Amino acid sequence: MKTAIWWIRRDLRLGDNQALTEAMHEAEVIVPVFILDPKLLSSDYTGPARLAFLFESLRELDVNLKQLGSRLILRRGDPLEVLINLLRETGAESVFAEEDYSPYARQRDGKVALSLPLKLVPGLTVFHPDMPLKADGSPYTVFTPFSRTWRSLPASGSPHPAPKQLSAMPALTSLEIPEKPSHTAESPFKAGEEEAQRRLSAFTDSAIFDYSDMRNRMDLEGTSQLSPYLRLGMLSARQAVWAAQQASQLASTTSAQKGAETWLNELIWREFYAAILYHFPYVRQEAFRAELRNIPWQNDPSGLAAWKAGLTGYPVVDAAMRQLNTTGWMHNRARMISASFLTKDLLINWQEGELYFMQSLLDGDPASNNGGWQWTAGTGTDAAPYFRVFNPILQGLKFDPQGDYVRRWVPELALVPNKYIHSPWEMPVELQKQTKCQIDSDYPGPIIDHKLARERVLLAYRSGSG
DNA sequence: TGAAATGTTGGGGCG
DNA sequence: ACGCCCCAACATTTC
Repeated sequence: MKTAIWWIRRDLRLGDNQALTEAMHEAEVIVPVFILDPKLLSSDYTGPARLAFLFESLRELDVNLKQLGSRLILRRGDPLEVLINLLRETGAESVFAEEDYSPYARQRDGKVALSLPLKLVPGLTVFHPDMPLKADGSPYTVFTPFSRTWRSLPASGSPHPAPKQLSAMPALTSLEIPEKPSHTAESPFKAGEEEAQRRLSAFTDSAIFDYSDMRNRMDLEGTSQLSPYLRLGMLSARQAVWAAQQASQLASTTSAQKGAETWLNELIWREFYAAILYHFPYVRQEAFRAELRNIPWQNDPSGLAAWKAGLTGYPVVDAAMRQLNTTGWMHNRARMISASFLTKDLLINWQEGELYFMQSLLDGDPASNNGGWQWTAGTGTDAAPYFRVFNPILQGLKFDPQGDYVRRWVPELALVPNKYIHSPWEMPVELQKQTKCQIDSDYPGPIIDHKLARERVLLAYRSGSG
């Protein structure tokens, strides 16, 4: 009887798991192990919300493994040391894992592979970052040609079903899965593979067909909200892409098809940013574009604190940050508005925002998060031009027309009428009293004048790009 | 996956 | 009838 270790990292699922499938081809006995890596647990990029979500997800995975006759082995420590011990305990001949393209993971896996028979298997993205390359063999740095090539690659095929049973190895010790910290807020995202699949089906059965029109509306549930599940692999990229392609084929109108194709495009953005981080790992430390590394960012601790807390005085920005702080998730349109406000209105380094999002988001992914921030800051690949400055009032009027999103997350503004919901400081004093929203006491006035901020950032970017 | 500034057009009021 | 002005609506340019 051959034994293999299934080293679980960002693939907390049994369905469509290529690493698990490969391991089962190779061995009869599978040891599913998750390693609590102190370096990751204490990383600046890790926050309590995502950790709590991870622990819940591990618990769900363990339940599912037990139904197959197996169980999750949880260990803590340096991955190489843990795996060496586990190989000794089990007599396993190889370790299978889903390949992770982020810098820390590559360094960690490189070290493990020097000492152990580690086999890395695709799955984090549909296509390996080395697949869509330009004709001269260099990586793409612009999304549109990347996506064209990505779409022209041979189809990834249908997702694999989960195994029916797994032979487990008895008598292995395992840590208890940690309870989530008591102070963690109740998350609207239930952990687990079943929940991920349920949400995927619900989305691709109906809302996907209106996605193109509805995805920007912060007051509606027009997006899939699947990112937390993709982040930890309760849903595979291939399952998501497959469902999008099926929906596109089933679509009965061109606008329905456009919805499915637009969502597929968002999944391709995820693959694009994974490839960017893989080929240009320095983007973790600095701007992708060298000419934008000298922007005169402001040292503004109180502005940064107000932004984090959702107390900038701009309702849409504050709603966005409070949605993040409360739920661990933020609407994508709100991410752009909030990021534009930090970088362009407050002129605070995008890396501050990147860090806070990583600490707060359940879906915080080093590649997509960095790509998104650099896009907004204009420092990245395929980036927004420096002069593209979001006006938080206009964005509110366009994408939260009745102010429902704002009122949901900023209760101080609950009674403010539509006319003033995105610029409450313009309310006459009498109306401020009536609506229990007196500016500077019940709700802050704008911490910065947008018009002036816009002029300042245009100047700063011109000087910083010289 | 902006927004503001500037330019152009055309209808209507009015002398 | 005609020219003039105003200005909304739309288009183009610029940041």
